[in-house]
Amino acid sequence: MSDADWAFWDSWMRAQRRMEREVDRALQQDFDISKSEFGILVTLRAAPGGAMRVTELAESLGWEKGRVAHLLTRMEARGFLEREEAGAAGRRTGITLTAVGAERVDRAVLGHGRVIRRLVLDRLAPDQVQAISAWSRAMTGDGSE
Amino acid sequence: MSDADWAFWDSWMRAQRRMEREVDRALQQDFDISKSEFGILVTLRAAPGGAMRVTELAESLGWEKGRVAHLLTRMEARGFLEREEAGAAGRRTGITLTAVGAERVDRAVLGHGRVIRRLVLDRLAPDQVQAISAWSRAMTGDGSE
DNA sequence: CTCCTAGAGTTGATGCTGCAACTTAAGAGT
DNA sequence: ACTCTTAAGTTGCAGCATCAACTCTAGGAG
Repeated sequence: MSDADWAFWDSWMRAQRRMEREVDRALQQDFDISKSEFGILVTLRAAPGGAMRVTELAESLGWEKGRVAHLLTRMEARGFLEREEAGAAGRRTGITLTAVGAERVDRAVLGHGRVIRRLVLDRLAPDQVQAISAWSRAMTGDGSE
Repeated sequence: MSDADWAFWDSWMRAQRRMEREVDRALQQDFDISKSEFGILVTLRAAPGGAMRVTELAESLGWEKGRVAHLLTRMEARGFLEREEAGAAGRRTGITLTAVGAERVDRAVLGHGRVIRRLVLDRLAPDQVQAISAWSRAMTGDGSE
């Protein structure tokens, strides 16, 4: 790691952090949900049958199930979704959006898209999009795991 | 936001998250410090007089002072640094690294640099470095604030 | 049928982050 | 000297992420 490498890394991390912070804050202010909650809502919204299991959600998002469970608890308390008991006690089979959750995500997708476009996409040149896109694919593709 | 835009954004965020997660975990396992602690330590290490104030630290890192204060509390408890009382009670003037803190950061800079190189830099093509570098500068330069 | 293992889901602990409120010190103005 | 304002620093709260431990179910081996 040369000094230039460190400077590059530092600059990148700062930019990333700043971008996430701004996008998060906008999502919070405009729709009163966090980026994680947004992810859950969007994934559930796109679910074929309208219901998903915790593990499916976690795998689809690439998150840990513990994290998903915690989020579901908070979101259920806020009335965005329901965990349906199936079979015996303690065994939940399906997570479904409530009308409130569905309405919220539908609005958020539109509004938040505009924010992302304004804060991020509009500031990216086409070749930058290309480069970042290629890197993203390489990174998520099989990243040394 | 077209579908392609959303796919780009989603892919980017996933890649970013994954990268940070891996880098963080490595830093935690190898040196038992978080990325934030690393930032504090490096900044303090580079301080001219060897001492900095909370606000200087916060501005230098681009963080909020509350965050810095919380981190300092934990790091002081772990013996990495000291907050020196100056003047009357409750008024702290200088934050200085302890020998333990200095030793830790010196080792971490080297070892962590290798991790970053391996996990990130080695996977970046030159044009990707260029694009990200340009974006980072644009983003941190004056990003709509 | 019984046991036992594997997986799903939850929960608790701990540390991190953002925000807001609070305390105290320093300085300006009169 | 006294007050008022401002800045520095701390603290508490709530949400978020990670990890590990735990419960319960289901399904198979014997």
